[in-house]
Amino acid sequence: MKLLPSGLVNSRSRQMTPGRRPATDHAAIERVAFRLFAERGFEETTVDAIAEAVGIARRTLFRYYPSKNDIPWGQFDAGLVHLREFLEATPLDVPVYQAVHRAVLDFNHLDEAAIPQHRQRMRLLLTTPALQAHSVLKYAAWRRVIAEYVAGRYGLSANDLLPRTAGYVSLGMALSAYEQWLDSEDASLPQLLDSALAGLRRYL
Amino acid sequence: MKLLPSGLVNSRSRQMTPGRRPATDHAAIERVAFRLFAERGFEETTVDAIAEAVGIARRTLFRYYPSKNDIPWGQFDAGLVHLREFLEATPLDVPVYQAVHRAVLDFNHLDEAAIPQHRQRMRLLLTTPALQAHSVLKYAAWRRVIAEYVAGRYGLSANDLLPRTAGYVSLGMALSAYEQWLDSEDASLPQLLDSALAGLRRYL
DNA sequence: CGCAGTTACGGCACCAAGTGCAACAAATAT
DNA sequence: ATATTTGTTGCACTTGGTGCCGTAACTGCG
Repeated sequence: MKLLPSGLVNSRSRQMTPGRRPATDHAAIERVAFRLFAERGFEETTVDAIAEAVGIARRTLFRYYPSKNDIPWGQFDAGLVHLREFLEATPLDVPVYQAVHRAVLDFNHLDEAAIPQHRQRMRLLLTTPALQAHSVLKYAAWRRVIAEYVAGRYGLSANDLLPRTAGYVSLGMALSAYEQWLDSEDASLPQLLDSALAGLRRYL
Repeated sequence: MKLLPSGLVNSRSRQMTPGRRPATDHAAIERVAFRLFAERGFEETTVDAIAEAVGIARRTLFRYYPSKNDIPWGQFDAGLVHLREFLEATPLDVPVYQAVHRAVLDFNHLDEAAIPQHRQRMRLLLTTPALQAHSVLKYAAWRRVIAEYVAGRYGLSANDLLPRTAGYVSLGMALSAYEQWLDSEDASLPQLLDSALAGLRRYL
């Protein structure tokens, strides 16, 4: 069962690079994997099944993704670069916590069309125990970006207490907003992020 | 966290209970496991090695702990019961965020003598990737206790945005305080927890 | 004492994730 | 053609974890 939807993966269009062409790409693997996860669930889908459905060897799949848990995360790591850039482009007269909040909003901005798929991905990530566990390692890098920005604004080290706390707290607000977003259809993600921040400021 | 309760594990003292005596107990396993973790590191210590050192079968070890990752967590789950009780015993005229803060302080209170061992345990938990990942699942229950209390005080559901956020934020403050505590010898945990809260209030 | 009932141990087979290695396939460059 | 480069694949092996079932050890009773 071979699904090779991506049109030019194996195209013979001129390539200056020598060596064998890749047999697939991350996008194709993700598509197939998400279909299987939706059908049978994450834990019930073995790596062998994914590899077979993609049409590559199991060993090859582990070249594209370091672990099964990494498959659903997509372009998360690439988004961190953007997050950092956004923060650094923020004017210095914006209060630190607001600068961070705006960056979080930007990081989680979605085009209308992308919402259903993002919902599916986030539902998978936030409700599958193995993926929840794996998320810590992903989020650590995210928190680090926040901590470094806060540290820079206050002239501190990213390892100091306040920057670290800011990283954790920003992440906490984002995650509780996401949980809420998955629970109820009606609210929008930006609204929920705003509410989380406003609620927290009142709470403290 | 009690580390040496046994001594009469296999004692012939009168037992009303029928059936074979357990061959060991959690405390003994923990002692051996921590020794091996300290010697070789967590990932490098196989379950077989732990079982052999304890003197039980691998299969038996998995009866005492559902996974290798659960071994270093000790009495964490039992502590949650106490956390809940502490919160419920807090007078209602204490502001919610302060009530939570006091409970967090209490939860992390340590006797002077227990500090070095707790440090070792926390260092293991917070610096080993596999254990960091596993921690999410443990912390979810902790956050839930906080969220339920906050929800109760505000007449909300524990699934509402503010209680969830409070759970995440409390956890975040505790974790950044712990990271700081492990980094620097001089500060005390309660001081760091206070500083985290004070810093956050100024930040927001 | 012998036997039933109960509780825990332990061996075995098996599954899934992940890794190291070496052979092999496909592409380009000379 | 052939060397070089890059990617794929099969295989053996390690580790954590589970289901099943027989056996060991203990209590209580006739």
